[in-house]
Amino acid sequence: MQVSKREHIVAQADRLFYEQGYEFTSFAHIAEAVQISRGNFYYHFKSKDEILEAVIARRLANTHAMLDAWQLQGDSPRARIDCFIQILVANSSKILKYGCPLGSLTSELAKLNHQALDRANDLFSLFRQWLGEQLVVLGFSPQQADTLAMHLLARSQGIATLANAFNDMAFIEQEVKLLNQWLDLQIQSLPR
Amino acid sequence: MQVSKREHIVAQADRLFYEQGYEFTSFAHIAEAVQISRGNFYYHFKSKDEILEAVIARRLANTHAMLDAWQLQGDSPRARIDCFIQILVANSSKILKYGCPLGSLTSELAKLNHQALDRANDLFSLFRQWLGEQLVVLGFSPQQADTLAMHLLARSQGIATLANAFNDMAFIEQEVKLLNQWLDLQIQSLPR
DNA sequence: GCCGCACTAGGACACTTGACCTACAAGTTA
DNA sequence: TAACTTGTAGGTCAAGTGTCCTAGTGCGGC
Repeated sequence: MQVSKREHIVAQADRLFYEQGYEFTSFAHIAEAVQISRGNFYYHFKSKDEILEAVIARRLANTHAMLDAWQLQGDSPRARIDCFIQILVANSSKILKYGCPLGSLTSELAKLNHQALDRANDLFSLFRQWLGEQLVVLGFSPQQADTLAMHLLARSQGIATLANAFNDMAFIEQEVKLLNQWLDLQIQSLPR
Repeated sequence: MQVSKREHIVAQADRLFYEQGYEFTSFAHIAEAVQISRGNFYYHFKSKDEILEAVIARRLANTHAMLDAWQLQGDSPRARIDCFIQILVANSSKILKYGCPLGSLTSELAKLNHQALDRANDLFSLFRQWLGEQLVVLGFSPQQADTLAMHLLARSQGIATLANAFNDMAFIEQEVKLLNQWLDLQIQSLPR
Protein backbone atom coordinates (compact mmCIF):
# COMPACT_ATOMS: atom_id res chain seq x y z
CA MET A 1 0.00 0.00 0.00
CA GLN A 2 2.99 2.35 0.17
CA VAL A 3 2.77 3.33 -3.49
CA SER A 4 -0.94 3.90 -3.26
CA LYS A 5 -0.54 6.02 -0.14
CA ARG A 6 2.11 8.19 -1.68
CA GLU A 7 -0.01 8.52 -4.78
CA HIS A 8 -2.92 9.53 -2.62
CA ILE A 9 -0.88 12.27 -0.98
CA VAL A 10 0.30 13.62 -4.31
CA ALA A 11 -3.24 13.59 -5.68
CA GLN A 12 -4.56 15.60 -2.74
CA ALA A 13 -1.63 18.00 -2.90
CA ASP A 14 -2.28 18.42 -6.60
CA ARG A 15 -5.89 19.29 -5.93
CA LEU A 16 -5.08 21.71 -3.13
CA PHE A 17 -2.30 23.43 -5.07
CA TYR A 18 -4.81 23.97 -7.84
CA GLU A 19 -7.68 25.10 -5.67
CA GLN A 20 -5.79 27.19 -3.11
CA GLY A 21 -2.42 27.87 -4.69
CA TYR A 22 0.96 26.48 -3.73
CA GLU A 23 2.04 29.17 -1.29
CA PHE A 24 -1.15 29.08 0.73
CA THR A 25 -1.34 25.30 0.99
CA SER A 26 0.53 24.02 4.05
CA PHE A 27 1.64 20.60 5.17
CA ALA A 28 -1.22 20.63 7.64
CA HIS A 29 -3.76 21.20 4.87
CA ILE A 30 -2.53 18.28 2.84
CA ALA A 31 -2.09 16.03 5.85
CA GLU A 32 -5.64 16.73 6.90
CA ALA A 33 -6.95 16.02 3.42
CA VAL A 34 -5.10 12.69 3.33
CA GLN A 35 -6.08 11.92 6.93
CA ILE A 36 -2.57 11.36 8.20
CA SER A 37 -0.64 13.10 10.92
CA ARG A 38 1.54 16.08 10.12
CA GLY A 39 4.60 14.24 11.30
CA ASN A 40 3.96 11.16 9.23
CA PHE A 41 4.01 13.43 6.26
CA TYR A 42 7.71 13.89 6.61
CA TYR A 43 8.25 10.22 6.12
CA HIS A 44 6.95 10.40 2.57
CA PHE A 45 8.23 13.81 1.56
CA LYS A 46 11.03 15.57 3.30
CA SER A 47 10.31 19.07 2.01
CA LYS A 48 7.56 21.11 0.44
CA ASP A 49 9.59 21.46 -2.73
CA GLU A 50 9.67 17.69 -2.99
CA ILE A 51 5.88 17.53 -2.97
CA LEU A 52 5.70 20.22 -5.60
CA GLU A 53 8.15 18.25 -7.71
CA ALA A 54 5.99 15.15 -7.34
CA VAL A 55 2.83 17.07 -8.20
CA ILE A 56 4.37 18.48 -11.36
CA ALA A 57 5.65 15.02 -12.31
CA ARG A 58 2.15 13.70 -11.80
CA ARG A 59 0.66 16.41 -13.98
CA LEU A 60 3.24 15.74 -16.66
CA ALA A 61 2.40 12.05 -16.59
CA ASN A 62 -1.34 12.71 -16.68
CA THR A 63 -0.92 15.15 -19.54
CA HIS A 64 1.17 12.67 -21.47
CA ALA A 65 -1.52 10.05 -20.98
CA MET A 66 -4.21 12.47 -22.06
CA LEU A 67 -2.36 13.44 -25.22
CA ASP A 68 -1.80 9.79 -26.05
CA ALA A 69 -5.49 9.12 -25.58
CA TRP A 70 -6.35 11.97 -27.91
CA GLN A 71 -3.92 10.60 -30.44
CA LEU A 72 -5.93 7.38 -30.58
CA GLN A 73 -9.35 8.91 -30.09
CA GLY A 74 -9.31 11.66 -32.71
CA ASP A 75 -9.12 10.22 -36.22
CA SER A 76 -7.74 13.42 -37.76
CA PRO A 77 -5.33 16.11 -36.56
CA ARG A 78 -8.19 18.59 -36.68
CA ALA A 79 -10.32 16.39 -34.43
CA ARG A 80 -7.42 15.96 -32.03
CA ILE A 81 -6.89 19.68 -31.73
CA ASP A 82 -10.58 19.93 -31.03
CA CYS A 83 -10.01 17.65 -28.05
CA PHE A 84 -7.60 20.28 -26.74
CA ILE A 85 -10.06 23.10 -27.27
CA GLN A 86 -12.86 21.11 -25.67
CA ILE A 87 -11.08 20.76 -22.33
CA LEU A 88 -12.07 24.37 -21.74
CA VAL A 89 -15.69 23.29 -21.92
CA ALA A 90 -15.21 19.98 -20.15
CA ASN A 91 -13.48 21.61 -17.18
CA SER A 92 -15.48 24.82 -17.30
CA SER A 93 -16.94 24.59 -13.80
CA LYS A 94 -13.50 24.19 -12.26
CA ILE A 95 -12.07 26.92 -14.46
CA LEU A 96 -14.75 29.32 -13.29
CA LYS A 97 -13.77 28.65 -9.70
CA TYR A 98 -10.00 28.21 -9.85
CA GLY A 99 -8.81 29.25 -13.29
CA CYS A 100 -6.47 27.24 -15.46
CA PRO A 101 -4.33 24.79 -13.43
CA LEU A 102 -1.45 25.26 -15.83
CA GLY A 103 -1.41 29.02 -16.02
CA SER A 104 -2.08 29.74 -12.37
CA LEU A 105 0.67 27.45 -11.12
CA THR A 106 3.16 28.82 -13.62
CA SER A 107 2.45 32.43 -12.77
CA GLU A 108 2.58 31.75 -9.05
CA LEU A 109 5.93 29.98 -9.30
CA ALA A 110 7.23 32.75 -11.52
CA LYS A 111 6.43 35.30 -8.82
CA LEU A 112 8.02 33.19 -6.11
CA ASN A 113 11.09 32.73 -8.28
CA HIS A 114 10.76 29.06 -7.52
CA GLN A 115 13.27 26.63 -8.90
CA ALA A 116 10.52 24.26 -10.04
CA LEU A 117 9.25 26.89 -12.47
CA ASP A 118 11.12 25.31 -15.36
CA ARG A 119 9.55 21.96 -14.68
CA ALA A 120 6.12 23.58 -14.53
CA ASN A 121 6.78 25.24 -17.85
CA ASP A 122 7.53 21.83 -19.31
CA LEU A 123 3.79 21.28 -19.04
CA PHE A 124 3.20 24.20 -21.35
CA SER A 125 5.91 22.94 -23.67
CA LEU A 126 4.25 19.56 -23.80
CA PHE A 127 1.04 21.04 -25.15
CA ARG A 128 2.95 23.40 -27.40
CA GLN A 129 4.89 20.58 -29.01
CA TRP A 130 1.91 18.26 -29.34
CA LEU A 131 -0.25 20.97 -30.93
CA GLY A 132 2.64 21.82 -33.22
CA GLU A 133 2.89 18.21 -34.36
CA GLN A 134 -0.81 18.05 -35.17
CA LEU A 135 -0.54 21.23 -37.19
CA VAL A 136 2.46 19.96 -39.10
CA VAL A 137 0.47 16.88 -40.10
CA LEU A 138 -2.22 19.24 -41.34
CA GLY A 139 0.32 20.74 -43.72
CA PHE A 140 1.80 23.72 -41.92
CA SER A 141 5.52 24.32 -41.84
CA PRO A 142 7.15 23.63 -38.47
CA GLN A 143 7.57 27.34 -37.91
CA GLN A 144 3.98 28.16 -38.81
CA ALA A 145 2.79 25.25 -36.70
CA ASP A 146 4.64 26.48 -33.63
CA THR A 147 3.30 30.00 -34.08
CA LEU A 148 -0.24 28.69 -34.34
CA ALA A 149 0.27 26.37 -31.38
CA MET A 150 1.41 29.29 -29.23
CA HIS A 151 -1.55 31.29 -30.41
CA LEU A 152 -3.92 28.48 -29.44
CA LEU A 153 -2.33 28.19 -26.01
CA ALA A 154 -2.52 31.92 -25.43
CA ARG A 155 -6.15 32.09 -26.46
CA SER A 156 -6.99 29.22 -24.11
CA GLN A 157 -5.19 30.88 -21.25
CA GLY A 158 -6.92 34.16 -21.83
CA ILE A 159 -10.32 32.52 -22.00
CA ALA A 160 -9.69 30.70 -18.72
CA THR A 161 -8.49 33.86 -16.97
CA LEU A 162 -11.41 36.00 -18.04
CA ALA A 163 -13.99 33.29 -17.43
CA ASN A 164 -12.55 32.91 -13.95
CA ALA A 165 -12.60 36.63 -13.26
CA PHE A 166 -16.15 37.19 -14.48
CA ASN A 167 -17.42 33.73 -13.52
CA ASP A 168 -18.94 33.56 -16.98
CA MET A 169 -19.59 30.17 -18.52
CA ALA A 170 -21.29 31.52 -21.62
CA PHE A 171 -18.10 33.38 -22.41
CA ILE A 172 -16.18 30.12 -22.57
CA GLU A 173 -18.61 28.59 -25.03
CA GLN A 174 -18.65 31.74 -27.13
CA GLU A 175 -14.87 31.93 -27.32
CA VAL A 176 -14.50 28.22 -27.99
CA LYS A 177 -16.72 28.69 -31.02
CA LEU A 178 -14.55 31.58 -32.20
CA LEU A 179 -11.43 29.51 -31.66
CA ASN A 180 -12.79 26.73 -33.84
CA GLN A 181 -13.77 29.19 -36.54
CA TRP A 182 -10.34 30.72 -36.47
CA LEU A 183 -8.66 27.33 -36.72
CA ASP A 184 -10.79 26.27 -39.67
CA LEU A 185 -9.93 29.52 -41.41
CA GLN A 186 -6.24 28.86 -40.92
CA ILE A 187 -6.59 25.37 -42.36
CA GLN A 188 -8.61 26.61 -45.31
CA SER A 189 -5.94 29.11 -46.23
CA LEU A 190 -3.36 26.36 -46.57
CA PRO A 191 -1.93 25.96 -50.09
CA ARG A 192 -2.76 22.58 -51.55
CA MET B 1 3.61 64.63 4.88
CA GLN B 2 1.08 62.06 6.08
CA VAL B 3 -0.55 61.68 2.69
CA SER B 4 2.75 61.33 0.93
CA LYS B 5 3.96 58.71 3.40
CA ARG B 6 0.82 56.68 3.12
CA GLU B 7 1.01 56.96 -0.63
CA HIS B 8 4.57 55.75 -0.50
CA ILE B 9 3.58 52.69 1.48
CA VAL B 10 0.77 51.85 -0.92
CA ALA B 11 3.06 52.30 -3.91
CA GLN B 12 5.63 49.91 -2.48
CA ALA B 13 2.94 47.42 -1.49
CA ASP B 14 1.53 47.65 -4.99
CA ARG B 15 4.91 46.88 -6.48
CA LEU B 16 5.58 43.98 -4.12
CA PHE B 17 2.12 42.48 -4.58
CA TYR B 18 2.75 42.54 -8.30
CA GLU B 19 6.28 41.20 -8.21
CA GLN B 20 5.91 38.62 -5.42
CA GLY B 21 2.20 38.06 -5.06
CA TYR B 22 -0.11 39.10 -2.24
CA GLU B 23 0.14 35.99 -0.10
CA PHE B 24 3.91 35.85 -0.12
CA THR B 25 4.42 39.55 0.63
CA SER B 26 4.55 40.17 4.38
CA PHE B 27 4.34 43.29 6.50
CA ALA B 28 8.06 42.97 7.04
CA HIS B 29 8.72 43.04 3.29
CA ILE B 30 6.70 46.19 2.79
CA ALA B 31 8.02 47.87 5.92
CA GLU B 32 11.57 47.20 4.80
CA ALA B 33 10.86 48.57 1.34
CA VAL B 34 9.38 51.75 2.82
CA GLN B 35 12.11 51.96 5.46
CA ILE B 36 9.83 52.07 8.46
CA SER B 37 9.53 49.73 11.41
CA ARG B 38 7.11 46.86 11.32
CA GLY B 39 5.23 48.21 14.28
CA ASN B 40 4.83 51.65 12.83
CA PHE B 41 3.09 50.03 9.97
CA TYR B 42 0.04 49.45 12.07
CA TYR B 43 -0.42 53.14 12.56
CA HIS B 44 -1.15 53.57 8.85
CA PHE B 45 -2.96 50.32 8.10
CA LYS B 46 -4.56 48.20 10.73
CA SER B 47 -4.71 45.00 8.70
CA LYS B 48 -3.27 43.37 5.62
CA ASP B 49 -6.67 43.45 3.97
CA GLU B 50 -6.69 47.19 4.42
CA ILE B 51 -3.45 47.53 2.49
CA LEU B 52 -4.79 45.33 -0.26
CA GLU B 53 -7.88 47.50 -0.41
CA ALA B 54 -5.72 50.59 -0.71
CA VAL B 55 -3.57 49.01 -3.40
CA ILE B 56 -6.61 48.08 -5.45
CA ALA B 57 -8.03 51.58 -5.00
CA ARG B 58 -4.74 52.97 -6.19
CA ARG B 59 -4.74 50.76 -9.24
CA LEU B 60 -8.31 51.75 -10.01
CA ALA B 61 -7.39 55.41 -9.76
CA ASN B 62 -4.31 54.95 -11.92
CA THR B 63 -6.28 53.02 -14.49
CA HIS B 64 -8.95 55.70 -14.58
CA ALA B 65 -6.28 58.31 -15.13
CA MET B 66 -4.70 56.24 -17.88
CA LEU B 67 -7.99 55.73 -19.69
CA ASP B 68 -8.72 59.44 -19.47
CA ALA B 69 -5.32 60.20 -20.92
CA TRP B 70 -5.96 57.83 -23.80
CA GLN B 71 -9.29 59.48 -24.37
CA LEU B 72 -7.50 62.77 -25.00
CA GLN B 73 -4.42 61.34 -26.67
CA GLY B 74 -6.00 59.09 -29.30
CA ASP B 75 -7.93 61.08 -31.85
CA SER B 76 -10.08 58.13 -32.95
CA PRO B 77 -11.60 55.16 -31.13
CA ARG B 78 -9.39 52.87 -33.16
CA ALA B 79 -6.30 54.79 -32.05
CA ARG B 80 -7.46 54.63 -28.44
CA ILE B 81 -7.93 50.89 -28.56
CA ASP B 82 -4.44 50.72 -29.98
CA CYS B 83 -3.23 52.43 -26.79
CA PHE B 84 -4.70 49.52 -24.88
CA ILE B 85 -3.03 46.94 -27.08
CA GLN B 86 0.28 48.77 -26.91
CA ILE B 87 0.56 48.47 -23.13
CA LEU B 88 1.52 44.86 -23.78
CA VAL B 89 4.54 46.14 -25.66
CA ALA B 90 5.25 49.08 -23.37
CA ASN B 91 5.27 46.88 -20.27
CA SER B 92 6.75 43.84 -21.96
CA SER B 93 9.84 43.56 -19.79
CA LYS B 94 7.77 43.51 -16.62
CA ILE B 95 5.26 41.13 -18.14
CA LEU B 96 8.02 38.69 -19.01
CA LYS B 97 9.13 38.70 -15.38
CA TYR B 98 5.87 38.96 -13.45
CA GLY B 99 2.99 38.47 -15.85
CA CYS B 100 -0.02 40.72 -16.06
CA PRO B 101 -0.66 42.68 -12.85
CA LEU B 102 -4.39 42.47 -13.39
CA GLY B 103 -4.70 38.81 -14.19
CA SER B 104 -2.24 37.52 -11.63
CA LEU B 105 -3.80 39.41 -8.73
CA THR B 106 -7.29 38.37 -9.72
CA SER B 107 -6.42 34.71 -10.01
CA GLU B 108 -4.54 34.75 -6.71
CA LEU B 109 -7.42 36.35 -4.85
CA ALA B 110 -9.84 33.95 -6.48
CA LYS B 111 -7.86 31.03 -5.09
CA LEU B 112 -7.67 32.56 -1.64
CA ASN B 113 -11.39 33.23 -1.74
CA HIS B 114 -10.51 36.74 -0.67
CA GLN B 115 -13.27 39.23 -0.09
CA ALA B 116 -11.41 41.88 -2.08
CA LEU B 117 -11.75 39.77 -5.21
CA ASP B 118 -14.77 41.71 -6.37
CA ARG B 119 -12.92 44.98 -6.08
CA ALA B 120 -10.03 43.52 -8.03
CA ASN B 121 -12.43 42.42 -10.73
CA ASP B 122 -13.65 45.99 -10.97
CA LEU B 123 -10.32 46.66 -12.63
CA PHE B 124 -11.18 44.21 -15.35
CA SER B 125 -14.65 45.70 -15.63
CA LEU B 126 -13.14 49.15 -16.04
CA PHE B 127 -11.21 48.07 -19.12
CA ARG B 128 -14.15 46.05 -20.37
CA GLN B 129 -16.49 48.98 -20.20
CA TRP B 130 -14.04 51.47 -21.66
CA LEU B 131 -13.18 49.19 -24.57
CA GLY B 132 -16.89 48.60 -25.11
CA GLU B 133 -17.53 52.33 -25.31
CA GLN B 134 -14.83 52.80 -27.91
CA LEU B 135 -16.27 50.00 -30.00
CA VAL B 136 -19.76 51.42 -29.78
CA VAL B 137 -18.45 54.71 -31.14
CA LEU B 138 -16.94 52.73 -33.98
CA GLY B 139 -20.43 51.53 -34.87
CA PHE B 140 -20.86 48.21 -33.10
CA SER B 141 -24.00 47.43 -31.17
CA PRO B 142 -23.59 47.47 -27.38
CA GLN B 143 -23.80 43.69 -27.31
CA GLN B 144 -21.27 43.23 -30.11
CA ALA B 145 -19.01 45.78 -28.49
CA ASP B 146 -19.02 43.98 -25.17
CA THR B 147 -18.30 40.65 -26.84
CA LEU B 148 -15.39 42.17 -28.72
CA ALA B 149 -14.12 43.92 -25.60
CA MET B 150 -14.09 40.65 -23.69
CA HIS B 151 -12.30 39.01 -26.60
CA LEU B 152 -9.67 41.72 -26.57
CA LEU B 153 -9.17 41.36 -22.82
CA ALA B 154 -8.88 37.59 -23.08
CA ARG B 155 -6.35 37.77 -25.88
CA SER B 156 -4.26 40.24 -23.88
CA GLN B 157 -4.35 38.04 -20.81
CA GLY B 158 -3.36 34.99 -22.78
CA ILE B 159 -0.50 36.80 -24.44
CA ALA B 160 0.80 38.00 -21.08
CA THR B 161 0.55 34.56 -19.52
CA LEU B 162 2.35 32.76 -22.32
CA ALA B 163 5.00 35.45 -22.71
CA ASN B 164 5.64 35.18 -18.99
CA ALA B 165 5.87 31.39 -19.08
CA PHE B 166 8.20 31.22 -22.06
CA ASN B 167 9.94 34.53 -21.37
CA ASP B 168 9.42 35.35 -25.01
CA MET B 169 9.31 38.97 -26.05
CA ALA B 170 9.06 38.26 -29.75
CA PHE B 171 5.84 36.41 -29.04
CA ILE B 172 4.29 39.55 -27.61
CA GLU B 173 5.12 41.59 -30.69
CA GLN B 174 3.89 38.86 -32.99
CA GLU B 175 0.58 38.51 -31.18
CA VAL B 176 0.09 42.26 -30.92
CA LYS B 177 0.34 42.41 -34.68
CA LEU B 178 -2.28 39.66 -34.99
CA LEU B 179 -4.52 41.45 -32.55
CA ASN B 180 -4.38 44.62 -34.62
CA GLN B 181 -5.11 42.70 -37.80
CA TRP B 182 -8.06 41.02 -36.18
CA LEU B 183 -9.44 44.31 -34.94
CA ASP B 184 -9.15 45.97 -38.34
CA LEU B 185 -10.96 43.01 -39.86
CA GLN B 186 -13.80 43.39 -37.39
CA ILE B 187 -14.07 47.08 -38.18
CA GLN B 188 -14.01 46.44 -41.93
CA SER B 189 -16.86 44.01 -41.69
CA LEU B 190 -19.11 46.65 -40.14
CA PRO B 191 -22.17 47.55 -42.21
CA ARG B 192 -22.10 51.17 -43.32
C1' DG C 1 6.51 77.75 28.15
C1' DC C 2 3.20 74.00 27.46
C1' DC C 3 -0.21 71.08 25.09
C1' DG C 4 -1.84 68.29 21.49
C1' DC C 5 -1.03 65.89 17.45
C1' DA C 6 0.99 63.26 13.62
C1' DC C 7 4.22 60.00 13.35
C1' DT C 8 7.75 56.54 14.72
C1' DA C 9 10.49 52.75 17.01
C1' DG C 10 10.63 48.64 19.17
C1' DG C 11 8.86 45.00 21.22
C1' DA C 12 5.10 41.67 23.08
C1' DC C 13 1.41 38.63 21.82
C1' DA C 14 -0.54 34.39 20.09
C1' DC C 15 -0.28 31.72 16.40
C1' DT C 16 1.34 29.18 12.06
C1' DT C 17 4.96 27.70 9.19
C1' DG C 18 8.26 23.99 7.38
C1' DA C 19 11.40 21.05 9.36
C1' DC C 20 12.87 17.51 12.35
C1' DC C 21 12.88 14.00 16.07
C1' DT C 22 11.69 10.18 18.97
C1' DA C 23 8.71 6.49 20.20
C1' DC C 24 6.26 2.73 18.81
C1' DA C 25 3.25 -0.78 16.49
C1' DA C 26 3.02 -4.25 12.95
C1' DG C 27 5.07 -7.11 9.84
C1' DT C 28 9.10 -9.58 7.73
C1' DT C 29 13.28 -11.96 7.95
C1' DA C 30 16.80 -14.56 10.16
C1' DT D 1 13.29 -15.21 19.87
C1' DA D 2 15.74 -11.39 18.01
C1' DA D 3 16.83 -7.97 14.53
C1' DC D 4 15.27 -5.16 11.03
C1' DT D 5 12.12 -2.61 7.89
C1' DT D 6 8.07 0.05 7.15
C1' DG D 7 4.77 3.11 8.42
C1' DT D 8 2.41 6.03 11.87
C1' DA D 9 1.57 9.32 15.67
C1' DG D 10 2.66 13.08 18.18
C1' DG D 11 5.62 16.55 19.93
C1' DT D 12 9.37 20.03 19.47
C1' DC D 13 11.99 23.61 17.24
C1' DA D 14 13.31 28.16 15.36
C1' DA D 15 11.63 31.36 12.37
C1' DG D 16 8.19 34.12 10.77
C1' DT D 17 3.21 35.80 10.71
C1' DG D 18 -0.40 39.53 11.54
C1' DT D 19 -1.91 42.11 15.33
C1' DC D 20 -1.53 45.22 19.02
C1' DC D 21 0.58 48.25 22.66
C1' DT D 22 3.43 51.62 24.82
C1' DA D 23 6.87 54.97 25.07
C1' DG D 24 8.67 58.57 22.80
C1' DT D 25 9.95 62.00 19.00
C1' DG D 26 9.46 66.48 16.76
C1' DC D 27 6.62 70.23 15.60
C1' DG D 28 2.95 73.75 15.20
C1' DG D 29 -0.39 76.48 17.82
C1' DC D 30 -1.72 78.72 21.98
